[in-house]
Amino acid sequence: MSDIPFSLDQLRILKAIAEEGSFKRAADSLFVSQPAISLQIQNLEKQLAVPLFDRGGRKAQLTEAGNLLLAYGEKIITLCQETCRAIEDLQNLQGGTLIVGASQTTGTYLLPRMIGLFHQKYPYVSVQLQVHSTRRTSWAVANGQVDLAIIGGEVPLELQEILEIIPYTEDELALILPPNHPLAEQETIVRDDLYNLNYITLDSQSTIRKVLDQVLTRCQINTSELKIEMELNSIEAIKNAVQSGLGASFVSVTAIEKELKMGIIHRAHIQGVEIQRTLSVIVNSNRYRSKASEAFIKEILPQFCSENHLASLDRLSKKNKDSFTQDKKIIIES
Amino acid sequence: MSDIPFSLDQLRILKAIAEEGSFKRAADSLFVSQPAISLQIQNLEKQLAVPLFDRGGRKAQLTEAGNLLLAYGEKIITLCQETCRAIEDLQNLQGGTLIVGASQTTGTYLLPRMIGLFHQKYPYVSVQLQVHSTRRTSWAVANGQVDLAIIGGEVPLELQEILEIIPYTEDELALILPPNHPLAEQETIVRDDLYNLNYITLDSQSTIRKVLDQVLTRCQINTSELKIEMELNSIEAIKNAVQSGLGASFVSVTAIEKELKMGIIHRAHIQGVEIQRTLSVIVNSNRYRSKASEAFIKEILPQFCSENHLASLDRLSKKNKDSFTQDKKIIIES
DNA sequence: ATTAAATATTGATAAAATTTATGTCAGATA
DNA sequence: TATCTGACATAAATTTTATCAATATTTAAT
Repeated sequence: MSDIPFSLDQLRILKAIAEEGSFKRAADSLFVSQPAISLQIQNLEKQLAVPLFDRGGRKAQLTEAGNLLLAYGEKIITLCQETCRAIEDLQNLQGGTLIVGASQTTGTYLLPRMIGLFHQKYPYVSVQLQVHSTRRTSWAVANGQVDLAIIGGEVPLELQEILEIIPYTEDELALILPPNHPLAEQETIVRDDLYNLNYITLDSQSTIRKVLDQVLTRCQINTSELKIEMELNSIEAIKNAVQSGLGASFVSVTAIEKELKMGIIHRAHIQGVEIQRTLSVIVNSNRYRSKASEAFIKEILPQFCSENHLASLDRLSKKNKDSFTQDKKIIIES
Repeated sequence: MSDIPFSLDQLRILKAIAEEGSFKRAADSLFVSQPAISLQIQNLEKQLAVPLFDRGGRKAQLTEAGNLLLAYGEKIITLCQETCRAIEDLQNLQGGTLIVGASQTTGTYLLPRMIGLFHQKYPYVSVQLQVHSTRRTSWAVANGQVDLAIIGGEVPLELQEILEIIPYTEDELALILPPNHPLAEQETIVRDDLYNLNYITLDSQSTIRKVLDQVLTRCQINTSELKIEMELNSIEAIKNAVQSGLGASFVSVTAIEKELKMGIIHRAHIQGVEIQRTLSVIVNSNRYRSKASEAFIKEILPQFCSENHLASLDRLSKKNKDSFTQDKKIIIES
């Protein structure tokens, strides 16, 4: 009966091709030869009796059926990985993997500290950190590719039902200036000073930009009048640019601790303006929660959580659904 | 990286054992020998480094890990079966997407009717209509972003080799006037009358403008002497403007059926001048043609095709690359 | 026309799964 | 206790499948 006309390997190959964009690179990423890929895909196409790629000689593009299979294949692979981890966890916490997602700022300055602590406690659990946009991170959590994430922006509307979103702590954004900037002399600066600065920022799609827009607008600052001199895609790069006197920027205070101490960047205080955003932890409560992620939530997260949010974090750590482990006892006997 | 330590076959074996209650009967139900089952389970246990059965000689009982894997395995198998069904459905036109491209006029007045018919016949296929310039539409077909398109202008030179361009039907452009315009009284008007009108047109890059220029020039009308009063970017807007007495315009007769019937727009006939353009179907024969687009070409297009072009349309529908149906050579030999 | 990049093809080889035949073991039978 | 039996394990041979190296084909770019 119900023969399945494809193998997991074939699905993984398909996924690799989609990710790498070519048979050859997929072959490299899977550490096999290119013909192996070609042949597996050909077998797959034969078995399904559907072409999966449009071969235009130089590049191969997924057909509609190919895309469909890819989408399902990714789901299947994710489920298989979840299976592996469930079994690993069953053994103990002497192995397994924890995958944490984060956005630029939290991923660079907050999570490394957390992961360090976790690693000290559970040295046999391998931890992965994936830094992506809020949007992509949210989807990764929803799909189960990531166990939990800490983000600073809004979760896409379509995921707000699915994900557990727990306010976690406040992140303060600071205006930073080169230390030799005239305004750096003053104790505080005033709103109008903001219009005379040149800014270096992340790209306009970034969460920090969106949050900044919102908060500044609320403080009666017209963000469209701020002169943006340069857009860079890394916070470290921005800091270097500011330090070199190229302009001002807004960054999380957690990102500039070192630089402030060394006096190579100046933090300006704006009279009557305080820019805060709330960082949130997101998890997918409908999925199996691994022992490792349970431990992270219970033992690491509280150490960095602001007090007013500790209660909701605690509630989360109690909400682990024991998915579907014991709903079937099968005993083989005569 | 993420190697999956089990195969779908192994999961199916595990499931069969659970269902049948013994290795031997599982073997029978899967039409393989009993050792095959034993070995596969042993491999599985080796790869997962977990015993799945408690062997007590006569009977084998699932361990906790075995139960866990079984529960996940069943989920995975179900998802795989769903995948098969989705792909089968796509073949049988019980799903999938058809993307049709068109220019303003055809997209507004011709294609909606076609798509309506198609949708009646294949309600589970979702149809998308993309209205763009001839140029952009042509590229979309070349890239495979659009399955097929109907256009009124010239395909860019660099794509003429790649695309199949099939003359499809003639579209007549009519001069339209406000019904209370003095010229609307006359049975026909003469060429020189054209120079005394104010025109409302699409922008000068539009296909209709280019075609119009060509055809009118061929009729010895100096298009640069025609007074263009206004450029609008929608045909509906143009009709409304003409109707309100703002000027004259040239539009496809298919665009003004309703208005003529209601008498709110007047169509003027110019003595000795008939403005026609040829609409063409374009497809990319080098790409896999989805079942849905095949059906559209075979069953919908002919209904709106002018007779003199039916033959070439028919030729097109036979030119589908039967990709890999024919390579199932079965050779019988010793 | 030539080159370069990407995929397909081929024939040899290695790896894996399956089979047949046989071995082992626990418990039922006598 | 000895023996039989049903259920799984093991071994060697066989078949099937996957992989590789080498090479051909195709096509886009120069």
